[in-house]
Amino acid sequence: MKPETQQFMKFIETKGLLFTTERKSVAEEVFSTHDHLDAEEVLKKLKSTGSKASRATVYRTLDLLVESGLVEKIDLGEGRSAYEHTAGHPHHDHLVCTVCGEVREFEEPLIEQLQEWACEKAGFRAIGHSLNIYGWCAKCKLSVKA
Amino acid sequence: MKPETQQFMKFIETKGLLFTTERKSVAEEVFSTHDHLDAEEVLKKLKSTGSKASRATVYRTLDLLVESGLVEKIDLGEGRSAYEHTAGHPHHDHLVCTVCGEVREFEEPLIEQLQEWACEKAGFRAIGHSLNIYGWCAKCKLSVKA
DNA sequence: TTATTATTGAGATACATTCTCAATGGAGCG
DNA sequence: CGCTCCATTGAGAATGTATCTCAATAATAA
Ligand SMILES: [Mn+2]
Ligand SMILES: [Mn+2]
Ligand SMILES: [Zn+2]
Ligand SMILES: [Zn+2]
Repeated sequence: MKPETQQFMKFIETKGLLFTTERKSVAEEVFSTHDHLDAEEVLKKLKSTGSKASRATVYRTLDLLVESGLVEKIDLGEGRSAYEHTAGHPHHDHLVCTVCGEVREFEEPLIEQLQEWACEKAGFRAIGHSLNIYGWCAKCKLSVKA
Repeated sequence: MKPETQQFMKFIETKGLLFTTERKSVAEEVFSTHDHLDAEEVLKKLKSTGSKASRATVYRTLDLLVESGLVEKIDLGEGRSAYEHTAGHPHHDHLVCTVCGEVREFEEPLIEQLQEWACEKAGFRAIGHSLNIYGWCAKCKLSVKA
């Protein structure tokens, strides 16, 4: 069992909940990659590997994973949202290709700092934020030109 | 007729489309305020003022307004999106209060600049972006404490 | 006028997500 | 162990936003 799964188990038990096989399988699926997975993909992968977990349980467990702080839910625009685990994966924002759908990450610490200042100026207490840049990735830029 | 409505009429006609009363009434509703309106609000307002325009026409006309460049569609997270007109309203990003729903604007030119650099570094051609900061507005911060 | 084309509205459809509720099955107790 | 009790689950219904379909209507062109 991966250390992240261990941590999730601890979180679940500390909350007085049960660490069921369904919850475990959803967690392991999410922790198995650093890709940006949406709920439906998690469900499909689980089905293909024989784990049985319903759509409702997948959504419910993803919420728990987010609550545990081990997973972040990101909004990719147009109603799309995805999950990625945060272990060994510092905060970043996303470049979203509107042609091929690729999601690339970027870090810009100064942007984070400037956001904090903007909040201070407005007397706003930030809980989280979402920054997406939409456009053409390097690959699609070429193929559109060609 | 407001100058923005005039411009929209011009846009519509240049495209070879008809400037119908429905399209006019949707445009005037959007241009009547600088608030962040969602499609359903536009529809409701139109109904209350006696203008008849169906949901489908509201959505279709909002798309045209965005295409004209006179209106921007913004993504407020959780599937919410809103429209605001851009005339005399330079680009800005949003502080979204997760308690009362208030949407406050802020400008941070340096953030915009840093985004451009991030795109350059990644060979990414940006078309647009969305930056929302979620949290408690100044007012809700107080009432939560109290 | 008549033919052609654009626009509209009502409702159907799509889609992601949440909800409902009966069935399941651990956990704790005597 | 057997028996409650209650958390959990799954199937499908419901939700909310947005888009699509298509027949009726209105504008334009011939
Ligand atoms: Mn990421
Ligand atoms: Mn705004
Ligand atoms: Zn691409
Ligand atoms: Zn507030």
